[in-house]
Amino acid sequence: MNKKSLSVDCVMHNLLQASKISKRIEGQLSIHGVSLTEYLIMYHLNGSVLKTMRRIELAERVGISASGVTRLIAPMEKLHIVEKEANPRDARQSLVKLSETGQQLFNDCCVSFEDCSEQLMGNLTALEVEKLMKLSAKIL
Amino acid sequence: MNKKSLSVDCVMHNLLQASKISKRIEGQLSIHGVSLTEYLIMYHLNGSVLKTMRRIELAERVGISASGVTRLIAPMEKLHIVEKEANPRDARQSLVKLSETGQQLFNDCCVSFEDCSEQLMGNLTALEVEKLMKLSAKIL
DNA sequence: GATATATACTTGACTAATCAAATATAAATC
DNA sequence: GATTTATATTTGATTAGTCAAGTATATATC
Repeated sequence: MNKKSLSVDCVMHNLLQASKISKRIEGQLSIHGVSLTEYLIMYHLNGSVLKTMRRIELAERVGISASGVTRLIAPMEKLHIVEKEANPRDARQSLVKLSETGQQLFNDCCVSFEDCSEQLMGNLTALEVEKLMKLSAKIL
Repeated sequence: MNKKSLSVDCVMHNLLQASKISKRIEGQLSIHGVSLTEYLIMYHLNGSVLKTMRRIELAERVGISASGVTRLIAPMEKLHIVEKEANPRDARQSLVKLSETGQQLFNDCCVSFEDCSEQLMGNLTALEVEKLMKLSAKIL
């Protein structure tokens, strides 16, 4: 098979696989009443130094638009999962911080997410998972 | 790094990568006024023996719900890209057939899709693409 | 220091999808 | 052959996101 049709196959495969993975993960997270994108927000906040990030950076990390972040964060703020913070250096920014409540919720969800991820990768060795990521990272 | 956090990384990476890939492909397809899901419908119809498929099977292949297919097909039918066909053996079914117009549209889009896919895989050798697919296929 | 341009974010209008319920038909069971 | 159960599809209500335009502030340029 030539490179072109191989590439098409790979793209097709990748897209369908990702949709399957999200559905599986969403199923697990729904137990905690959390959507996948909400989890991703918490995941990235949790991974940042001060549990705080700018909305634009969140958007980029999660792979949605800036307005998507605005709409996603609003209900999370009402539930006190995240808090709004101002940046004294730049009044345009509206920083998002993972609250104590949010931290606890994330810790709970995290277990489900990790278990589910490990299940998904159950047929691969650690070495194969590494290889998979390395190859996938080469996609432009 | 242990298997669990490696698996999490891999899942995260996979999801973000897929969202990037879809956005790139959607950009190319939009030139033809076709969405990614519409393309996927045409792709699977084109690949089937009689250019004809059941809606449920289309849904499964494309990775959306049955009602998603209904809503997606409706406007495509108005534009005469696909045609509705009955199955004399089973009156419940409503088969979807790629029309002559649809075939031409698909051929046009196909070029863009193939070029874009090849670009995306530009940093990988054919062997690496194969390896990537093989590993990815092992995800449950 | 005024003006132009760029950046961060929000909002209104819209779209593509979902789920649950409804409808129609087929297949299995008694 | 009547009744139950399963399958294929559509529809109404809802949701999560998009884009384009608007607002506010910061940065660069003249």
